[in-house]
Parts: sequence; C-alpha cells; structure tokens
Amino acid sequence: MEPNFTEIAAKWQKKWAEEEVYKVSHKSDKPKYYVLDMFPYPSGAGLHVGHPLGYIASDIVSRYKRLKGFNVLHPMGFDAFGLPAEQYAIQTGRHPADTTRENIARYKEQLNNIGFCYDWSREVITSDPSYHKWTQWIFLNLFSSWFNLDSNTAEDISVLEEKFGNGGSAAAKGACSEHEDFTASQWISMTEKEQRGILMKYRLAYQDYATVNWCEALGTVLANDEVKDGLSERGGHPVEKKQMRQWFLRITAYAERLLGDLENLDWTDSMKEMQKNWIGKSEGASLRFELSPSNSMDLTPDPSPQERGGDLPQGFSAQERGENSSVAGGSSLGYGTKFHLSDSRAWSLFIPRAKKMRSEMTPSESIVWKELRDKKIGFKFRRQHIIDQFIVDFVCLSKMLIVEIDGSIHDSSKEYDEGRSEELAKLGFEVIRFTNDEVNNDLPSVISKIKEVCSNRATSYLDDQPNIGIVEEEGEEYSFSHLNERSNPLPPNEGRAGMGYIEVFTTRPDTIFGVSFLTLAPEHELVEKITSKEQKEAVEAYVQVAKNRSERERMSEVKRISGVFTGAYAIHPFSGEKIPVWIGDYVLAGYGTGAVMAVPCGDQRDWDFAKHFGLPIPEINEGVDISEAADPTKEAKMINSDFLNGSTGYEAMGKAIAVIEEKGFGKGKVNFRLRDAGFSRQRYWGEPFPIIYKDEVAYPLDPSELPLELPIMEDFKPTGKPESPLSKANDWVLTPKGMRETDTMPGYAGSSWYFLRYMDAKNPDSFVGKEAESYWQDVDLYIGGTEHAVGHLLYARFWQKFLFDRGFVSKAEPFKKLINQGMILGRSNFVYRVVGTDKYISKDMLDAHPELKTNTIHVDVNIVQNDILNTSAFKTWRDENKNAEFIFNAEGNYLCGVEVEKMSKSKYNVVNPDDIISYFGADTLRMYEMFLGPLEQSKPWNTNGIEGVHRFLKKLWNLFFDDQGDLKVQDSEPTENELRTLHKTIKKVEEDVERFSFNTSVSTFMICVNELSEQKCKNRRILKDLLITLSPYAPHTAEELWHALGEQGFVVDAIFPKWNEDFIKESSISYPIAFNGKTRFNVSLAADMPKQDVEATILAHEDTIKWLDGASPKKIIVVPGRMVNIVI
RNA sequence: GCCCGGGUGGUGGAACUGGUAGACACGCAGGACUUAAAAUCCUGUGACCUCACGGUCGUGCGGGUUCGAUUCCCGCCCCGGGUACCA
Repeated sequence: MEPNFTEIAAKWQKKWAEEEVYKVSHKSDKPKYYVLDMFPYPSGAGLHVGHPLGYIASDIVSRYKRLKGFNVLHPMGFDAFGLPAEQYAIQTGRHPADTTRENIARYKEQLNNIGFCYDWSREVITSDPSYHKWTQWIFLNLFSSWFNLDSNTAEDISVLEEKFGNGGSAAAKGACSEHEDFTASQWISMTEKEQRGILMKYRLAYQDYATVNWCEALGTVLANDEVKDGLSERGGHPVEKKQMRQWFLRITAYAERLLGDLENLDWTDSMKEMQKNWIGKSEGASLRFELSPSNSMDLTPDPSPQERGGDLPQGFSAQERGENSSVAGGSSLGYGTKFHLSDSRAWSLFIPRAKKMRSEMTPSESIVWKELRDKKIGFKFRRQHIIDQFIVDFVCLSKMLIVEIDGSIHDSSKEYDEGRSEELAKLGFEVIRFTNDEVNNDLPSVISKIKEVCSNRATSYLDDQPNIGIVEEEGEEYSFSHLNERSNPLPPNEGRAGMGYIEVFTTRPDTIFGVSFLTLAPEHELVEKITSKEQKEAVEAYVQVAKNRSERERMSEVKRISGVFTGAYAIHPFSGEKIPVWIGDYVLAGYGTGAVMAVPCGDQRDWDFAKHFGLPIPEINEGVDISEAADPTKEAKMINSDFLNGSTGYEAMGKAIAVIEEKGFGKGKVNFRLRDAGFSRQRYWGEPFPIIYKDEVAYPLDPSELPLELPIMEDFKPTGKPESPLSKANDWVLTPKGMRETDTMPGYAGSSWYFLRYMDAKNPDSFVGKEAESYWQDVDLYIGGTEHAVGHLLYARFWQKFLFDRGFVSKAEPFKKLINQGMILGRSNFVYRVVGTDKYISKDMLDAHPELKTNTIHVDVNIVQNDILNTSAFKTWRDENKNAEFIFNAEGNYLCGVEVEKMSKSKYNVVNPDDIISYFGADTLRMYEMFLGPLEQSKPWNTNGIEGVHRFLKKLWNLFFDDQGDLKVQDSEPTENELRTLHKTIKKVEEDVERFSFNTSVSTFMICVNELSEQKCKNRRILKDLLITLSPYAPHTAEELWHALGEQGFVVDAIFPKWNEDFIKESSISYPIAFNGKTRFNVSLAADMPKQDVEATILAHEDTIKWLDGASPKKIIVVPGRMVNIVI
C-alpha cells in the first residue's frame, strides 16, 4: 500500500506546532548548541528550491544534536528592512509594511511545509518596532562610545570628555577623524556645540562628509557593492559621486582585532581570506618629502568656506553658507541671524509651511493681524514666524513677545501648548495666548493687552543688532537636504599633507634609494599649489580629464599610462637630490596619503610610468635584471643604497624604518584598506535614527524614548533629491526638542545582531537578557551563502566586538563555525521553433540538421521530464503554442535542450519547493536536496534524480508494512547481519553529520534499507534504531513510523543509538592481491589473521603461483585488513 | 594580474590519513508481471579488444616521488568564486 507522504507531513507538522515540540529554554542542565541560518529577506517571489538547501542542512544538524543530548537553539526570522521591499512596494503601489507582512507569511508557510524544527516563539523581524527598538539602542551605544587605542577597547564617551577636560586632546589616544589639537583649558572654554563637534570625531557612530554614490533614478545613495561599473545594480541607472553628510560606523577602529581574531575561527580558508583582503592590512612607513624651495609655490592659505561655497545654490544667505556658528548677542538661541531664529535646517524646512499658513490664516488670526501689522500699535510684529522648532502666530522680535491665538494653528492639545510655551520661555520669549472667542468678542482689549505687555517688556532682542533689516522671505525655495550636501567637495586628502612637504605611504621603505620621482593623485590638494607656471596648463587639463572620468570609464578603459609633470621637485630625505613630482591617475586619492614614492625598479606600475615618460630607473638590487620589468624582490643584496648596501630587502626594511624615524623623515606605519562603514540611507524603509538636531548638533534620544517608529506615510517615494523620504513627514520630523534625523539605517543594521536577539527574543527590557546570553553565548554553527563574506559577516563581528567591549555580551566572536552552502542554479530547458513555422524540432533532430534555422525558446521546466517535453502540456502552456507541431526523434519523443543558468522567473527554470512537496512529500525534498551533492558545492537543480530518493522512502515503508498495509514488525532477536547493517549505518551517518557530508549519509541510508530488505528484516529493535538515525533527514516519515511502532512521545526526544564495533567487524576480509600495483584477484581471509600468516597464505595460493609464472617476488607488502602487493 | 576553490562514466556524485577508482542514485538496455501502460521487481551498464576466458587503457595535460597516486611534489591547460592600479 502506498503511503501518503504529503498527508503524513501535514499531520505531524500540525502536531509538532500544537505541542510546541521545538520550543527551547535557556533554563537547562544540558549543554547548549546554537545552530543558525542566515535569515532570509522575504521578497515577493517566495522561496525557490535553492533557498532551503542550507536550512535543510542546519535542520539535520539541529535534530541530530538534540538526539545527541544537546539543548539546541535553532531559530528563524526575517530580514525585513531594505531597498528591495521599498522598491517592490512602490511598484505595486502598496505600503512596504503590508507587502513585507504578506511576504513573511508566505515564506513562513513555505518553510513550515518543509518541516523545520524552528522555535518560532523566538521569531525575529528586523522591521518590527519591538526589534528595531534595540537596533536603535545599540546605535545609541555606538554613538556614546569611543575607541581607546591605548586599551584597544570601546569605552563610554564620558571617559573621553573627562580626559579632554584634564589634558586636552593629547590626553587620549582614540580612533578618530582628523582635527586640530587643543589644550584642556581650550576644551573647557569651548561652547557645547564646539565640544560636541570634537566628540563627534571620536564617536563609534559619527557623522562626516563623504563621497557617496548618489543615484538620481532610485533617489537614494547606494553602497559600493550596490554599484557595478558606475551603474546601480538594480535597474542599471547611472550613479554619480556626491559629498553628503552621512552617518558612519567606525569599524576601522576594530581592523586589527577583526583581522587577528580570524585565526581562531573555524571558517573556510577562502572565507577568512576574503575578510583578510577586505581589511587589507599593509605595513610600511609614512615618509615626508620636503618640497624643493625653488618651486614656484603659492602658499596662500586655503580659501575660506565662504569663498569655497561660492557655487552654493542661489537663495542661501551668507549665514547659511557657513557662518552660522557666530553667536548673536542677547539671545540664548545663538543662531546669529537677524530674524532667523532657528537653525538653518528647521528654517528651510518650515519656510514653505509658514508661507502656506500666512496665506491661509484663520478668521481670528486675520482680525488680529490687521491690528498688529505695519507697526500699528508701535511695535513691529511678524506673523507665522519660525522660532526654533516652532511656527508662532505673531511675534515682536524686539520685545521677544509671542502672541498666539489658540486653536488657530491646528487642533493642538493644552499640554502641547503648555510645552510649547515652556520651550519658548527657555529661549527668553514670553508667550501670551488668546482664545478665538476672546478675539471675536472683544478685539480691542486683546490688542490693548498686547500693547501693554510690549511696553512693559524690557528685553530687546534686537537692541544689539544695528542692522535691523526688514526683509520678507519671498520666492525662496529652501531644501533641507542642501545643507547636508557639500557642493564643493574638499579634497579627500585634506589635512594629510602639510604645506612644505609631501607625505607618502610605502610598504617598501627599504627601497627608499630607488626613488626617482613622486606621483600624486590628480585630486591631491597640493597639485594646485606646487604646479609651476610652465606646467600649469598641462596639469589643469589633466586634472580636469581625470575628474570628469567616471568610475565606469576608468574601469572599462584599457589600462593606459597617463600622467603629467607638475614642474615641482621634492628633496630626497637621504640623498638631498631633487626628485620630480608628477601626477598620475594610477595613484588613488582615497588610499594612503594619495601620494606615492615611485620606485620603478621594484614596482611594476612605477616602472611602466618611468618607461613611458623616460624617467630614470635606478638600480638598487645586485644582479637583478630590470630591463624588461620591475622586480619586487626582497631577496637580493642592495646596492646604491647608502647605509642599506649589502643588506637584503628583508633586512633593510627594519633598518630603513629605524633610520627614517631617527632622522625624523617619517615613521613606521600600518595602513588598512578597510573603510568606515557608511550608515546613512536616504530611504523610507529602514530604522529611523534616534537622533534629534538642535542648532545643527546631533543629540541622542533617551533610551526610554525608543523605539522611534517610522511615521506612517502615504508617499514614501524618493524625493528625487538626495534627501530621505522621511523629510516629507513634517509632523514626525518636528518635535518640541528639535528636528529628527531623516535618514534611515542601512539593511545591515538589523542583521548585524539578530543572532543575539534569538537568545531572548521577547525580552522587553534588554536586547538580550544576561541570563539567556550567558547560557547561549555564541553560534556554534552558522550556515549561509558566501555572498555575505565581507558585508554582513564583517559587520556582525564588529558589532559583537563592540558589545563585548561594553560588557553586554560574553564572547568577542559571534560565529564559531561557518559553513557556506553552494548556490543552487537553475537548469533551463529549451525548445527549437523552426523559423516562420509552428513546428518545433527535437534537439537531437536539430543536431542532425544544423542547416535548419530555428529560434531557441526557454520552456517551463515543470512541463519537461528527463529533458523530454510533455507536448500536450506545452500546447496549453501558452496560448501561442496551441497550434504547435512537433518533429520527434527516433524514439518518438521531443528532446529539449539544456543549459545551466541562474534560477529566474524569466528563464522558466524556477522550481518551487511547494510543488515538489505536494507531489513527493517534504521528506523526499529534504533528502533529495542533500543527495544532490556536497553542501558547499554550487550545482544545478535537476529534478530528474528525485525518484530514487522517493523510492528509498517507499522501500523503508515496506520494511514496516506488508502489501495489505498491516504492520509486519516482530519482536525477535536481531540477526548478526541485521546488526551489522544497522551499526555500520549508525557509525557512518554519525561521522557524516559531524563532517557535514550529508549527501553520503543519504546513500548510506539507501544501502542500509537495500540490505535490510534483502535480509527480510522485520525486527523491531533494528527498525526502531534506524528510525532515530534517519529522523534528522526524514522527520515526518520517521515520526509516523515511530508511532506506528507504538513508541511514546516524539522521535526528536529519543536518544541517538550508539554503534558497537563488535557488530560491524567482518569475520573475513577479501584481500585484493596486486602484482606491481595491479590488482589481479581476491582472496578471502580471516579478519584477524596476522601479517606473517597472510603473507604465507598468499604466497602459497595457486593463483599467486600462476601470476608469478616462475619469477620470485622481490618484495611483499601486506597491509593488514587492506591489501597485498607483490613486487616482482 | 593576484588570492581561494575545482576538473573522476551519458548525468549528479563516492573513494575520509597514499591501499580493489566509479559506492549510491539518475538515465539507458534487456527481462519478469500486465491485454496494455504505469508502478514494482530482476539483470547488465567507464572505454577499447575478445564468441568467451581474459586482457589493455582510464580520475584535465606533461613529468616526478612511491611497492602502490584521483590523493603527495613540480610545470602547464581549462572552469567557478573573490578582488583589483591599495603603493
């Protein structure tokens, strides 16, 4: 009788869920084992057959470890914030919260169909406020932390503030952005704003201007890996570089630890290698080359910000262009403008609103305004004026008096009004309020009251301001984002080069005497200053070309050597010789100092450059031929190198650095390729930053104010400007305390710590409870794709280390062992339509008639079996096929073409796990995915072999039930053969799971069932142990048969059987007998026969005598239990 | 270019520390059962030579180490992944 595997699976999945079989707790005496999958991003397309591969493997390990007595944490959740969800939502015209919820429901259903043992009570959804609350909380901690380079750990920022107060900037060595030095007394006399400006340069979550990839079409900034060849990965839109104020995470502070700790991780070498390369540590020295005094240098200082800002958008006042730090007298506001009583962010945001309100005044407002306008009562009033974060109804600036008509702005509550008055009072304003009724019923007394208060107020805000200007802001379109954007980017090397010298970084300080020129990046800030009059034109032209060449052009262009002489010379620190300074675009502005000392004999790029421009190539290595190419050897003895002569490069390295440092020409230095991680996205669908700006200073929210939820917006489309969609949500952005940050966090924010949340997913008081964290600690096995090698896996390690430093977690590394599952590729099928007809020709017939012109068309793989097309299904598949005719092959079949491609809808090669499950059942899918090949290997999905696995499960079933469907299992003593089969299976499966070789254990099960079938095994004890062993792979079938045997409880709670060597031992072994390494025949001998006896027996064997053919053996090699080799 | 993987029948793959290459499965061929088909079961299935017994060759290519190499070493070719003027 045929079992219904689909029904069986559904039955037990329901039961498991009802009985919460997979729910686990940290309150356990058992040892823990944490198995983690990289949680999916729930896209609209649902799961295809490639997705569950890793999940099945981790599920097998989880179930196996549980049988082995571990308390196994195996959770699942969803990475739900990010651009794809936002894009999908925009496309479908729906809200990302809705589409995300639906996609998650669909994913969950699909995952549950496969029968995973997830503890769903620990489900984590990164977009859920109860989760992102803690993502924001971690951000706040990053914000309020700095990295102490002396202790090599993160510490609270207050520690740094104290150090500054005691000893100025010299008192603390912290990982920071560049800034001027200051003393303790300077620190103390700084304003809060200035202090916070300095602190920002130390925070682990900090703001800075940076070049970002701005994509006009997507209306967002993209990560480097979202940009391919100068185009966006999604949609292929052009991407341009822009300078924007962005949030960053100071991952570079951890570069050394991220690199060093890789060593002890059980990850594949390739994975570690990728991270190593990404971190890109290089050791060497930074060196100063003084500029030759003969250079015609213009040493005037940098243009001031105002001058630089000359091309800011029209409509910006001078104040907004960079002078807003000057403090206006008499006001605690400190905005320093005549009537701009808010910071420029608020101002620009409010202006359109205020204007709108001016044109739409309420009747009572209009009445009052008529009486107040044009100094009618002797004082200048302004209407709907912006003060700090508020738009007030009427204000007299000279008296700092505000008049508000309640209920006229919006339906504000009493508390709101009071809060507002309070905030304004702090700024020195008095607020008087009138109700609509007062205005309507007794206008004269309202006006006289205003007049009276005005006269009595002594405060005169504008007394100190001689240039009172009455200017109405009309026709000005302010955009808040422009303030975030730096229109005239500073050179990337700002501050790195001094006035009279060029600083270079080199990994080969030993080759210092081989320097024959310096090369600067075209963007290097000194270029302009050092260029001679004669070279000016050429240099400017070159710089212009280099600037205009986009990343894309640089990539696609065949490498060519280009550069130009600046006309300037530097002085070689040792020889004192004049060295020409060139610029060339092979030098990158963003790495090192943006300048290199060129050693053409040792560096191929320098060599090429020197050859191309006829620059000297001094020899510094004895006996090394550099006529054709550079030779980077460190082995040769050095010549022409002064004090380094006679040393090898290896020896010279240390010597050179020592002397360089001694003479003060530079110092030993380590450089990393790793950059700080950009943490700002101009998107809607991400975690909002818990940050409020006041006077352009970023202040963190109090943790008690978390979660800061996204405002519900109808229109979250990109603004088309480099500003976040959130900037459109005025009511959300404006708070009594200040204005919210409108950027959101990137996709990797939530995924950088989700593995911690699973430990204690529902904890409302902490991101993870101490008790739960100290029990689960870290991930024992992490399974996921290699695509996250340098993104997620690096960020997660960084966050873990930070949380470790701050004492929130107990391990410095999150993932002990990492396994990368290979990608499942699609296997596309093709049909061939003869051009101009409805005839489709079989692949093999086409091969025989290559002269036929055909169109190759993708055909749905679900109507193809073993590459044979189901022709009737093909006719109904698509309307245009209904008249299809076929040219069959000799067997009368239509054979399709095959190609391996990525799985995608458009190629009709997507196989849905649901379809497989409804036809074969979940266990067949699970076992087949494992049977396909080694987990780590990428391979095409091919449903062709699935029958074999399905057949196996039916054979297993038949061991338990006869043809009538009656249980035939008996309680008898197991035979020796049965025991041997069982125990060698247990042994092999155990070994296989431990080394993650799942494909081989599937074949082991097949061999086992084949043997037991042959042995006609009906033995209860044998079959029961087999079920336990099999249950990680085929949990539904195992559970059903487990209960059929009358066992209690669930099979997951059984104990994995122990194998016994005695049962496995064979009494006799078939020895292969080889002559000169070639096997000729086999002889069966007792397994425990000693070596000498084996030798004697074999030598006496008649076949041996025959093969020796009279010759005498030179040597006989006997490997007991293995083989015999006779050398003639 | 550099750094990692990998190359085994018609196909997916197995061979774990150097010890019978091709387990297991698909496919294919033949057979049994059936009116027939499906399902199921049995047999065969690396290539070549041979009626057969048996033999020769064979793990990308060329060398080497070894009694013995898919496995270790050297050189080369091809495929996949990562990364790229990183000084």
